[in-house]
Order: sequence, then C-alpha cells, then structure tokens
Amino acid sequence: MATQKEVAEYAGVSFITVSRVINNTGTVKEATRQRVLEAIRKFKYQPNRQAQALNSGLTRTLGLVVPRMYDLPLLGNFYVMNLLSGVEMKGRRLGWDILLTTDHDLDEDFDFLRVWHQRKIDGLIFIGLRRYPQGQLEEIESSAIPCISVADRIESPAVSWIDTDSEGAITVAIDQMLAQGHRRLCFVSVDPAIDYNPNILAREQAARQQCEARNIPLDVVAVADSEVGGGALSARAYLKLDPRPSGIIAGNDAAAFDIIAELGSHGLTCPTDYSIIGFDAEPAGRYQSPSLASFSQPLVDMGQFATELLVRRIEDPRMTRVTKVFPLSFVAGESLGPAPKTT
Amino acid sequence: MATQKEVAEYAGVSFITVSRVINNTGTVKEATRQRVLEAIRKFKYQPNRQAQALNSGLTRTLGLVVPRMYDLPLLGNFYVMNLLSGVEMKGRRLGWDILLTTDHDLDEDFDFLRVWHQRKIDGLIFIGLRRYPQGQLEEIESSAIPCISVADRIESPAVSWIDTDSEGAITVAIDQMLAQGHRRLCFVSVDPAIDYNPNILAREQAARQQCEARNIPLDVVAVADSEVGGGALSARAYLKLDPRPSGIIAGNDAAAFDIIAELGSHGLTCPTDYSIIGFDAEPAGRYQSPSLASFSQPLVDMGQFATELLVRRIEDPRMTRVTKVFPLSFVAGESLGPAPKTT
DNA sequence: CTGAAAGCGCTAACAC
DNA sequence: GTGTTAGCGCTTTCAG
Repeated sequence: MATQKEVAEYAGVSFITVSRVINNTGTVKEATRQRVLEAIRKFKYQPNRQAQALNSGLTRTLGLVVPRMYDLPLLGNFYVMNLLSGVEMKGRRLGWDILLTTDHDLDEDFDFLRVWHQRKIDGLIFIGLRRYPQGQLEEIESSAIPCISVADRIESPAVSWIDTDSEGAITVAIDQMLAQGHRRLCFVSVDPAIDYNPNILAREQAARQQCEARNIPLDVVAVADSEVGGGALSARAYLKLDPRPSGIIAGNDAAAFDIIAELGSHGLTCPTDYSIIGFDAEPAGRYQSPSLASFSQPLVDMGQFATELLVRRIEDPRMTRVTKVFPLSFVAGESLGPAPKTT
Repeated sequence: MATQKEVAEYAGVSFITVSRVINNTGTVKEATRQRVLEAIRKFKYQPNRQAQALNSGLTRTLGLVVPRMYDLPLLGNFYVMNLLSGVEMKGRRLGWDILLTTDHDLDEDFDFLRVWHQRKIDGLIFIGLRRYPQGQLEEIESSAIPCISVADRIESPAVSWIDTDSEGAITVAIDQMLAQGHRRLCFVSVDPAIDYNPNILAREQAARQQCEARNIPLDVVAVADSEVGGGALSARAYLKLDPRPSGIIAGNDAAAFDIIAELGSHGLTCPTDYSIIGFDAEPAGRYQSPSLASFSQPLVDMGQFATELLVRRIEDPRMTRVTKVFPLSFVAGESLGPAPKTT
C-alpha cells in the first residue's frame, strides 16, 4: 500500500506533484508527469480514500437502509433486491460505493443515521421511510443529510422520493377483473401494526378509493405480511367472507403464493373457483401452475434513478427536490380467469 | 456534525480529554468525565470514522464481493442474498459495516480489490473465488489482505474458506432416488464457460464420482445457468437422452423450476413421468405443485460464521486459516415419486 | 512549473 | 489528571 510520499521519492519530486498528477490540478511539465505516472504504475499506487475524505469531506459512499423484519434484514425480498441491484450498478458506474445498513430496533435511538454521523457515507437511500417513528422522521427532514425516499411519498421539501404508480396499476387490475365478470373483489393487505409496507398500503388505499368510486363491493383482508407466511392467515380470513368475492387482488406476489397454496388445501382451485392478481411479477410466478397474473415494476431502473439523483444532490447541495412516479405493467397469467357462474 | 474540539471547548477541557472519555483510555477525573459526557450528549457528538481510520489503519468495514452475470449483480440470487443477510447481521452486532462490491469485467485489472487498495475496507468476503482469472487469484493469495472464500475450497494457506457438504447431500439424493426405484439418473449442471458456479460444479463432481462408484448410469447435462433461463435448454437436452433417465438431480432449484416448466410443455409431468430433486430449498419450491424436493443450506449461519471469522482474522493477523463444511438437510417434496413402470 | 506550510479530526507518546 | 506535540495521507493555499 504505497503512499504519495514513496511514489514522489521514486519519481524524484515532492509528494505534492504526485497529488497534482492524480487529480489533474495545477500544471505539471509533461516530462515530470510521465515520470510520476511511471512511479504510480510501479507501486500500483491508489490514493487513500480515508485521507481524501478527511479533507474533502466526501466519502464517495452511499448508504442503503434495508428494512428488517423480526431481526432478519429483508434482503431476500424481491423488491429490495432488485432495487439494490440498480443502486449498486449505478453507484459503480459513477464511482460511488454502497454501504449496507439496516435499521435497529425502532424504539432505539435512530441507529440507522449512525453511518451518517460517523461520516462513513455522504447520503442515504431509504425504503419505506415512514416505518420509522415520527421523531426520527423529523430528524431526517430537518437535518442536512442528502437522502432519497423510495416507495414513501414524503411531504417535506427536503426529501426527494420515487415511487410506483399504484393507482394506475389498481385501475388496470380492477378493469381486468371486471372484464372477466368478477363483480365482488377482495384486496389482501398487510396489517401496518405488524409490518409497515408502503407499497401494499398504497395499493390498498387505491383499491378502496376506486372501488368506492366505481361502486364495486370490496372486502379488505389484512393479517400479516406474506414474508412470514401471513398469507395463509389472510386466506383463512378470505374463506370466512360472505358473500365470498371471486376476484382477489393480493398486495404482492408472495401473499398471492401463500393464498393459492392455502386455498388449495381447502379445496378451492384457481382460476376455477376464484381469480387472483399479484404485484411484483416475481419469476416464481412464471413457474407456478397456474401462472400468476401480476404487475412488473422497473425496480432496477428505479434503483439507478435514485442513485443518480442522490449523487447529484450530494454534489450540488442547492438542488431542489425531485419526485418521480414509475409506471407498472400488467403481466398476464393463468390465475386470472372468468368468474364462476354461481355468483 | 460536531468535532472533539467543539465538545472540548464547551466542557472546558482540551480535545484530548474528550478522546480519552470516548475511548476509555488514560485516566480522567470523574467530575471532568461527567462534564464531557454532558457536552457529548448536547452536541450529539460521534467520532469521525474517517479520521480514526487514518491513524488506526482500521476502517471497521468489510467488503462483500457479489458475483455478476451479464452485468447484473447476482443480488436476486437466493444463495447470495441469504448469505448476505447473515453477513449483515453479524457485522452489525460486531460493529462492522458492510460495503457491497461487484467484480468488474474479469479481463480488466482486478477491479474488485480497488476498495482494498483505496483503504475503504479491512477485509473481503468472496463467493466463488475461482471464477476469477489465475493471475488475480495469485494476487489475492500472495497479498496480505484478510479474506474468506465462500463455496470455493482454496488451497492456499492464506485463505480461509467455508463451504457446504455437496458430497453428503448427493449421497442422500442418490439414495432417495434409488429408494423410489429410479435406476438411471441425470444431473443438470452448468457450463463453466458460460457461468462459473462452484456449488453446482461440486455437486456435479460428487454425482459423477458416486454414481461411478455405485455403478449407477448417470447422464450429465450442462447448458447454461438457470439464472438466465438456461434450464429450459437443459430440459431439451434431457429430452434427447436415450435411454431417458427417470431421476433428475438439478444443480439448484432455479434450474429445477425451469426444467419442470419446460418438460411440462413437452407433455412430461412430474412425478408421474420423472422425479426431480433440487438444491437450495427456495420458498418458491413450497408453493409449486408438485412441491420441489430439495436441500436446505444454513446460509444465514454461514454468512454469520464467515463474518465473525474475518473480523477475528483482521484483529489478529497471525491467525491461521480456518476451513469449515456445513451440512445440508433434505427437504421432502412431491416432485420425488416412484419410478415409472416402463424402465 | 514546483515546493513549503497548514490543516482536515483523531490518537499515541511524552510532558507537566 | 490533563495538556502539548507529532503524525496518519492527502489537498489547498501561497511562495518561489
């Protein structure tokens, strides 16, 4: 691990000249420059980022706060992972590294800002920011930390956000159900007291509003997030509904998988007895029989967009906030079929 | 972002005293200590890790090198993600942060050691280390960088590794197949020229050796990794086999999903016409019909183990290398049934 | 065109 | 017990 000093000695210059060559600052005679480059190559010199950070104030590192559930980081989650892929790709291209953080227990003292306070990162990407207690939100909004909120539309002018178009997707989902003759719908949501999932909650709200506006009977079942198998519980709640809706819109694919499995073990088959549409378009939905109708989201693009935005914001502190809504696209599947005759 | 100096001024001491209080070094009078703690609380002071790193040489950050395929980081991969979860959990508990890196194009100049050369991390975790060209491997083995290899059993005494017990699992898989009457087997592997997957290759090798030792006919089909839908190609290669084996062992679940789907579209149903066992025990395998027989691996534990090992190695450079093999456990599924009569 | 000096925030070694 | 000095590796003035 060579330093500028060693390189400089070998090249017969002072270390400051090495700094100039590396950063392309000031002026260096071509002959000198070549000698320095030669020495850099010889020692495989790379600048020490810690030292650079110490006086530039920039770590060139972004933090991604990954939500957790029951102590396990939600890294296996399809949404989180694809977003992360995009973040990593764009970060690498722009020369920024990605530091992974998870939130600590929510009642503890705002632990996920630690990396910021310790100056290990220059900006943060949050997924589902509103899962955090009000006090912590206020600290973020009032602090100068550059950050992007994914999936939660934060009001504060200090926080840029990106999100998916839940309303538009729900419109399509309802239209699809109506076109197949389904006249009574059920939305499978998540209990925010158990787990806060901004995407599912936004979809639920859109479903409620649109069904009311269009005068379509809607039942909402909300038990627990499917990440932990709560979908099976939701299925049982669905079975108790009377009359029983023939069209199910699940908050995400994971919930849909659970429900199909659980209803199957109760003798209900899809799409004969009911139809179901999920969200996320996970690959697993393609392998299933019946394949799962769903909505795909440009998650990798979203991760890239968020990263680019955050880097720009860091480099230009006066940048005003940006908000962006990404469209979803419907993915057909065998799980969506005509409503059963006996409605 | 307060500094020691500001805290010190408020407390009426010199900044070095603040340093002492924080690090519990030297001796500080209780009254002074209280005043300093008070000031720290008031300013919400946290030490600047960049500055600390600059003179301790320790960044307290670990790097995880995530393999890529066709430019996309393999973050959606079940194996990688669960490992990463474990790494993150243990890192957080030990007070270490996790920096995500991916390998650059392999022919380029060893880009994934950049974070080490730039002193952004103190150690690295590799998955499938042998995917990298020989020259780069040698650089790792000969350099002083603390690192752990996951899934590749590196010979060098400088590199600790952890892996799963492919041999043991393959023994169980073959036994299961034999018990169901299957007399001819097929292993679905991956072409290392297309993608290097150490787990699948180890399983393939074990299958070859054991089938030969036990005198069981084995065909090996290797087309492309299932991550990119190559499983469908493997299925077509399987269909051309004559005689056609009734028992398929797939290199991983993703390949198995592909194969079941593809064979299904050719009129072959599982487990009537053939049986199949996968590896990884992905949740999606539970939702499928038929459910997929597979092997589960203690991936989160492995990630935790690797992290703890790496941190110990960093803190004690003289530590000798550790190797550990984790057992797999068989997960029953409907995809494994009696061999068809007409063998 | 190049070098010397100062300082980023912190800690280790040595005074008082 | 507490403060002073020096230095980690680098960049940004300011001289020459």
